[in-house]
Amino acid sequence: MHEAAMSAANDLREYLEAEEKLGKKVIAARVDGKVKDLHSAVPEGAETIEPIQAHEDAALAIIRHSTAHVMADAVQRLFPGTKVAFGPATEDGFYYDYDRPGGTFSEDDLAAIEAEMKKIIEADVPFRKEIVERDELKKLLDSMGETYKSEHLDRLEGELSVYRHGDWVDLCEGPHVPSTRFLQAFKLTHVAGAYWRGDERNPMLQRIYGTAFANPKLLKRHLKQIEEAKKRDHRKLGKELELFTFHPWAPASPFFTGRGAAIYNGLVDYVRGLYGRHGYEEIITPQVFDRALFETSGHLPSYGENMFMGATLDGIRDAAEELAKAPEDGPRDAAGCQHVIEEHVRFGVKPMNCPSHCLLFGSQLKSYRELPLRYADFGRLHRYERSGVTQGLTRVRTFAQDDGHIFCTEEQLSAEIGAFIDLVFEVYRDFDFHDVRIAIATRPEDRLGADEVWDKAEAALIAGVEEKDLPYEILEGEGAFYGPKVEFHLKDAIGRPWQLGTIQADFNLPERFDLEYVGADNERHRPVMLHRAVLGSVERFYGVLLEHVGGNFPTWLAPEQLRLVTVSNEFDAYAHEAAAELRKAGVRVTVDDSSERLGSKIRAGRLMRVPYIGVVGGKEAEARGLGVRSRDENKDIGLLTLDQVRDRIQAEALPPSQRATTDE
RNA sequence: GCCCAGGUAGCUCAGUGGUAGAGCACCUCCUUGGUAAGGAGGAGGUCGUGAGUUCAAUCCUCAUCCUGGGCUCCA
Repeated sequence: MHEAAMSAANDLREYLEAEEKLGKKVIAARVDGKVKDLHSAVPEGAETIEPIQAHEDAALAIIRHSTAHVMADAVQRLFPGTKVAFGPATEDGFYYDYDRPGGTFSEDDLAAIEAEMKKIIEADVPFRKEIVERDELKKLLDSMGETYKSEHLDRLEGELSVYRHGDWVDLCEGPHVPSTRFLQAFKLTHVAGAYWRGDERNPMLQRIYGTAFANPKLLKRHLKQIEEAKKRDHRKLGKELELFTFHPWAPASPFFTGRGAAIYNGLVDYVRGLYGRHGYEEIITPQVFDRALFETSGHLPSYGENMFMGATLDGIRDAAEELAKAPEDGPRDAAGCQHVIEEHVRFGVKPMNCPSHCLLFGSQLKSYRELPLRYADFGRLHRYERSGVTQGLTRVRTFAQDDGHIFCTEEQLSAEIGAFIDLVFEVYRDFDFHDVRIAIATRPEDRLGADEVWDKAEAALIAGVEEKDLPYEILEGEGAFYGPKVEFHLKDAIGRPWQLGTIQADFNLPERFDLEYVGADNERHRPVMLHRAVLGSVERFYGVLLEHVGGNFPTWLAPEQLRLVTVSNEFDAYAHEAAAELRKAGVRVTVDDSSERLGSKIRAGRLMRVPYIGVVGGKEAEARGLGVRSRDENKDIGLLTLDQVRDRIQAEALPPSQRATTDE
């Protein structure tokens, strides 16, 4: 259409200028859907060329990546000899990894780096792309001593390019903003260690994180959002609302208070309620097993690093006696000693319920008429998580899952997967979670079983999800060691995604435990096993939910649904009488009869996020009612009789999906 | 486990090489007040733990435990 203009223009900038589309805030161009630098040539035969404005979503990654380049430049100016590794834009900012000779960065260094970056930005240096020959580039990177970049180059194929701004040069695909002046709003946020190429066998680099936006206003808004999110961090709320606490003698293992446990049990009771309707039977299985169980299941070889193993004092004494005896073939080395000790560490604390469910399944001969057999178990699990990975309630060493294992035939598999997905979405709706992402995690490197078995299991899961017409992504190699997973992810207050629900197809454990059922043909057959959890870990779900609702648990989960506050102690007697009556009707009610002023008591109740506060004074005592304040409506809803209060709270005392939908 | 930063009263946080402070919470008393903080007084800490340097360590050094931010791993 604009062929004349295209051929006349030396680059996209000139073209856009001729078309009068080059505003001051245009940072790049989109050519037939591809993002290009403004200084790149107009491609032959291009059909559409549109400007990208700084405030557009597509611009954000460009701005951030360009800011990362400027940061790396600043770091190398301030800390000569520092090498650079990777520096991409991320979902909410950017980072660049460095190898600083003989040193690390601390957060105190950030201010100086930011100042240096501002100088570069003020100098308004243009970014330029250059296509380079491989050999030449290799020579360049080696001469600069950029060993990481040079190593990375060896893995790249196709056309190679570098970007320069001023004297600074980096192996990079781009695109970038036209010049540093476009980087008007950035902030370096924190430093962290990160392994080269994300592999813990590699050296640890220093990563500096930052974020950048099109303008200072957007940056400020982002920083404010982070502040707001911190206020609803479940660790902070858990302390403020007196829900749970920790002690160094049980690291990463929460203690739930009465209030906290009420919510916890509310979650478990909720799931129990579902089980009745979805054909599960709840079972109870042991906590500690002979290690033979975990050898059979494959946990010890594949998951042993994460297990708590135990011994009795007798066992330890036996081990000591054996070690004290000199073996005939010379003294033992460390590995030999370890072997002796391990032989006497007979017990494993279960990290998962599946092995014990296999034992229970196998304890009686099963008929095909009993399948699908759905076991549910809220058993406590313990996993030794490496220090440094634990976090609040979302990553702990002791937890319960709303765990279940479905034993079924291969033919029943897809129907079971489908029914489970429906169940997950029903549950998440009840908790008002709507942003659910589905991922399918495929076979990991360390796994049990033959590839054909994994083919079958993965195909079953993918078919189950596709049947529901749900979008999903594949996570290669992220499956459990015994089977692939469908994962259901929700985000916490600061946008970090967490895996909660999961369903996993497993053809391996039934084999290892030699599980069988008698089919209609009177022959023995191997069942398939599905591992599944809706909330996932109750602890993790609790944490994510706590942040999601900002501490304002719905009435059906609130540990204290109604708090009565007296206007003066004159009305204490009536308040206790009213509370007793409501309590009989199942309302969780408390009385604040302290001699504080009314305003102070209301404030205390609000801070504890009690859904309803009932004011008790002369009017209320006389009318045998309460002056009710609603947390969620954030107002005084007036004088209600005790019956009305009871009806209102009872109506909210069930999860949404279980409330009566019709009025009589 | 690895890199960085922390750990002072129940909570949130000041602070200093000469053995510690605030606000809230708690306890007692006064106050009985109608919708987000009434007043006064009191109690409470071997400054995470253990070593070291020093005449003297909460403060400096080292180790260790725990917590937080990341990496790796994971529900």
